[in-house]
Amino acid sequence: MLEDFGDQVQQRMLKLQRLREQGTEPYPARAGRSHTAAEALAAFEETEAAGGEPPTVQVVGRLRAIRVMGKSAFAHVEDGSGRIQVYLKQDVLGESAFEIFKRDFDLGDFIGIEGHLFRTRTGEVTVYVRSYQILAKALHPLPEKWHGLKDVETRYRRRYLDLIANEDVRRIFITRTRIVSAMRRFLDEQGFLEVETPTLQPIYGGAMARPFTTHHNALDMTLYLRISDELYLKRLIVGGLDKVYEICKDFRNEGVSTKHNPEFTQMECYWAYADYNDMMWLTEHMVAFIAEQALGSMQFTFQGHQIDVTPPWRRWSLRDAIRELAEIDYMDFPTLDALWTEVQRRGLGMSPQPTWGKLIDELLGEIVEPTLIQPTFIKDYPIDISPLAKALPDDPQTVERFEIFIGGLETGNAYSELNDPIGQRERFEQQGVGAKAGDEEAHPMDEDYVLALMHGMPPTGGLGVGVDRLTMLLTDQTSIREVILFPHMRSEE
RNA sequence: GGGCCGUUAGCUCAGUCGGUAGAGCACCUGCCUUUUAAGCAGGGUGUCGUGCGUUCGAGUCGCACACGGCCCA
Repeated sequence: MLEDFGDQVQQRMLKLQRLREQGTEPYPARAGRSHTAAEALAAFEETEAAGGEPPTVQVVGRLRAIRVMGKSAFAHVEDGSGRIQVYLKQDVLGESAFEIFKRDFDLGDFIGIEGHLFRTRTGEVTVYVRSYQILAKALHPLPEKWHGLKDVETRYRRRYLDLIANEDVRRIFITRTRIVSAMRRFLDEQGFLEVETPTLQPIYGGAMARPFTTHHNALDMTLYLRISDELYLKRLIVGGLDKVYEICKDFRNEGVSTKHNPEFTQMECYWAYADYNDMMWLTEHMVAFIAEQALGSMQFTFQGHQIDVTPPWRRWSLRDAIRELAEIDYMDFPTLDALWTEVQRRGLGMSPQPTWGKLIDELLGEIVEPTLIQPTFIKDYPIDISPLAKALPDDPQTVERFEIFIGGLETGNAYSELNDPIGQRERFEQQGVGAKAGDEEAHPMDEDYVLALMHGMPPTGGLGVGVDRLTMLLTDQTSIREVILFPHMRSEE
C-alpha cells in the first residue's frame, strides 16, 4: 500500500529505515523547547540591544527550507509562532551527525535543535546548532514552496496542507476564532448565559428548512438534527433564565453553494423583557465590538466596498424597501395570486413561490438584498414566513422581525418572540396548511413547545447570527467554504 | 437540476494538426563550511480523473460517468 505513493515516499521510507537502523527513534514521545521561534528572535534582539551574551535556545518545528553547502547547511524551522533560520556545521556537529542530517532529513520533517543565537553575514538571526534531534519524520512531501497549493479541491479535502502552504488561509481561520471568542465575550459581558441544547431533536423547528433525519436504535425513534435551537432556548426563557445564548452547529438538508454548507454555525440569543428594537441595538453593538476585536477596526473592505459597522445602523421597513426598489407596494396585492400577477406584469423575473410571504421574501432576496452594502436592518415581515414572531400591535399581517444585511449578504435574523400559546398553536396549524400544499419548508407543529408557552413566557427578543457569514464579511471571502475548515465535499470514490 | 470551465509528475503548470510525455520547484547522484527562490554538473521518477468508442495510432476527437470551480435555478 505504501508502494502506491510513488518515488518520493519510497525515498523517505528508506531514510526512516536508516534512522531506525542507527538507533534513532524517528517519532520520539517528547521534545525539549526553551523558546518558540518568535521568542528566540525577540530574545536575541533584546540581549543584542543590551550588549549581552547571545542566548542559547532550544527550538522545535517543521523544516520548511534546507540549503546544504557541502560541510555546512542552513535551514528554516517553522513553528506556530513563525520561522527561524538554523545553521549546521560539520565541525560543530561531527561528521556522522552532519551526514545524517544531510542524508536523512527532508523538507517537512519536525526537528528540535539547540544552540546559541547569532547574526549571519546577511543579518538574519540564526541558531548556531550544537545538537539536533528528529521529532517526527514526514513520509509525504509538502506542496511546493513558491506556488504553494492552489488546487481548490485539495485545499478543502486536505486542509492541513492548505494551512501549511497558504499564510492567508491560516489568517482567515485565526480571525474566525477571534470572531467567535469576541462574540462570546460580548454576550457574557452583557449578562447572557451560555447554554447547551439538544442537537438530536424529536421535532425540528425554529426555522423554515428541511432537516436531516436519523434514527435512535435503542429507543427505536426518529430524530432530527437541529435546524435551529430556537425553541429550546425559549423554553429556557420560560424557565426563568432571562438572557441565554448558544453558539452551535445547525444542519439543513439543502443544496450546497458558495453561501450554504449543510452544517453551519449559528449564534442564537434570547433576551427576556426585550423586543426587536432592543435586539437591533444588541446586534449593531455586538458586530461593532467583534469587528473591533477581530480586525482592530469597525471599518473593513468587503469585495471592494468600504463597510462601516459603527452603530447605529440603518433601519428600513421591508415594505418601504420593496416599494422603493421594486416599485410595488405589496400591501396593495394582499394575495399570492394578485402579487404574482403584478410581479409578472412588471417583468421582474421572479420564480413562483408557494405563499404570498415567500414571494415577498423572493423580492427581498433578488431586488433589495444585493443593494444592502452598508449594515442595514430590514424590518417588519409578512406573518406567513415568520410563524414564531409577534405581530405588530396595529397590523396583524406583519410581524416585529428584522434581518441583518451587510455587504449584500443576509447575516442574521431576529424578532419579538411570539409568546401567546394559543396564537402560536394557530400559527403552527397555518404552517400545516402550507405543508399539505407542498411547502417542504413549512414549520411543523410542536405541542410540547406550545405547552411551555402555556406556562407563560415573558415578552422576549430573539436573535440569530450566522457565524460563517459574519466571518466571510470580516475576512473578505465570497465562498462559505473558505471560512469552514472542512467544508462538505462529495465522496472521492 | 441546467450551462460553462477544469482534472497531465509530490506541487505549480505547458503539451501545436491525432504520431513514442514536457518545464520549474521537489526528488535522486556528485561538488560546495555565512546561505536564504543558495549555486554548479548529471538523472524524468507519470494509471495524462474513470470507462467505452472512433482511428493503423488518442493526453489530444466523440459519448457516458466521477470529482471540483464559477454562473443560473
